[in-house]
Amino acid sequence: MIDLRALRDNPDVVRASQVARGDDPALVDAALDADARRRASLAAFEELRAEQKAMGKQVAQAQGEEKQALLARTRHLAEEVKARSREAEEAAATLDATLWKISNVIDGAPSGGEDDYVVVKHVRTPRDFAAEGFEPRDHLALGEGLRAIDMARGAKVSGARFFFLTGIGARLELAILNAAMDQAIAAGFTPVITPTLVKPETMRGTGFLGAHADEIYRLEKDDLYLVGTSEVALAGYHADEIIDLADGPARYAGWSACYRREAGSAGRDTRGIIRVHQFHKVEMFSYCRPEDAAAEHQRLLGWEENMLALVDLPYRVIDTAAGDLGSSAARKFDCEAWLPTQNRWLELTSTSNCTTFQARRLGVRERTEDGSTRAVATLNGTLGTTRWIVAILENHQQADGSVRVPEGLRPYLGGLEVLEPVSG
RNA sequence: GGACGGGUGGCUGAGUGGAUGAAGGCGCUCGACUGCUAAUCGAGUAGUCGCCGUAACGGCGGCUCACGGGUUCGAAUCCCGUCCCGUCCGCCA
Repeated sequence: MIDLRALRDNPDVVRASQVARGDDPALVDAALDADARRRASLAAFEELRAEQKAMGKQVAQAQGEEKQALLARTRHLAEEVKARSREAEEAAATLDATLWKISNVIDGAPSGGEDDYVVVKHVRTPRDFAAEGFEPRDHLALGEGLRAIDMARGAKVSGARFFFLTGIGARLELAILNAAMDQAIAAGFTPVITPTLVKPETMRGTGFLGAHADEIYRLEKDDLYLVGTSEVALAGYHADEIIDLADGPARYAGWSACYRREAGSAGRDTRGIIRVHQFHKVEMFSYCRPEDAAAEHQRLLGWEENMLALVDLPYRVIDTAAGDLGSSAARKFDCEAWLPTQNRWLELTSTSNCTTFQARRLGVRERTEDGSTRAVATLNGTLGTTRWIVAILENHQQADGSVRVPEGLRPYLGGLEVLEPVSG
């Protein structure tokens, strides 16, 4: 949720942000209008309510006929107070509903849609397989050769976009996630294994129930949602709390399964494990002071890049355009690894600065020097996912279908240097 | 799933219809005292919304005693529903 006071003071900034995202700028005026009506009705109610309370005290002291006379008057007043209270509540609800529809104000993100990202940099050069003299296999061909990925049985048991990781595939996923966890711990993050089912208010608070609500699995019978990332649970972790950030950001590394319906992506990435309904992820999550958020964002990006260095992948960093940010993010950087068999870049990490947007929705605040409270900033970023297997297999494959294990990952695979195909 | 008991401020814990946003204690902050610390004494110590106002500090009012509804002139207190916690029983791993 955006800051109502900021909206009052600088409505043009919010309008411009909405336009840059391709969202509706008229929501700003609807909110301002609702705010004015709310304040007017609130003042009317408060005045009457104060009068009612004052008379209540007189009633308590009065005796006999005097008391009866007072009671006759207060009875009427009570009805009036109730009516005004309803009006004020309705006006507040209207304002609230409008405010919740407005996306976070962008902060530095390029204008435009999905294709209007800005490439920040490239790191490491993709291999030239033609020069090496062989046609690269895609991750599924490699994964099947290694007996690491089993799509057919995934479909048999659970349906399309489900899979089994077996043998070295299972070990490889654990290696990635454990390496990510170790790096996070070394950087001072508190490791957390989170719930993957959350209540509606938690899901709503993180901003995932807006335009992309179709992406989320819902258990109707229990009124719970399956999270698409542990960000959801970690954002809710400190909901309705006043936290202490005097010693720096509160940083958590969440390990969880992630569930996505992929409702709008029929036909996209149907081969292999690039786009699936369930995977695992280690996610960084940081609560920090609003003025530190931009710097913290760069730090999260830095830790993501450290992980990509650990697995020795060529990648680029993009500054995502406004229209492709989630509703909560003010700015987002993605790291995309090269996918040689498709001649394209594949998102492996994504780090968002949600500024105070999520925290305001979830009621996460800090105490300031002068004793008041204010919303904190929240940020998140990926440290490792199941999808990384795709990039690792394809980029480190060898002509015979074996795969070189990047050195950084070897300690997590018992020193294994090469993954060998299984014959038969 | 059934039966009880309970949810009050940062914590603990009183309050069972009338000036109680809430006693007492703990903790914390400030001050006094003491070579220092401790102890002691004094003062202060929830959040939020609105109105007024300042250079700054502020003043007034509304709301909040798990959440939602109801009764009443008036609810932390009575009634109903929901959620959560505890104990016991049952059931299933």
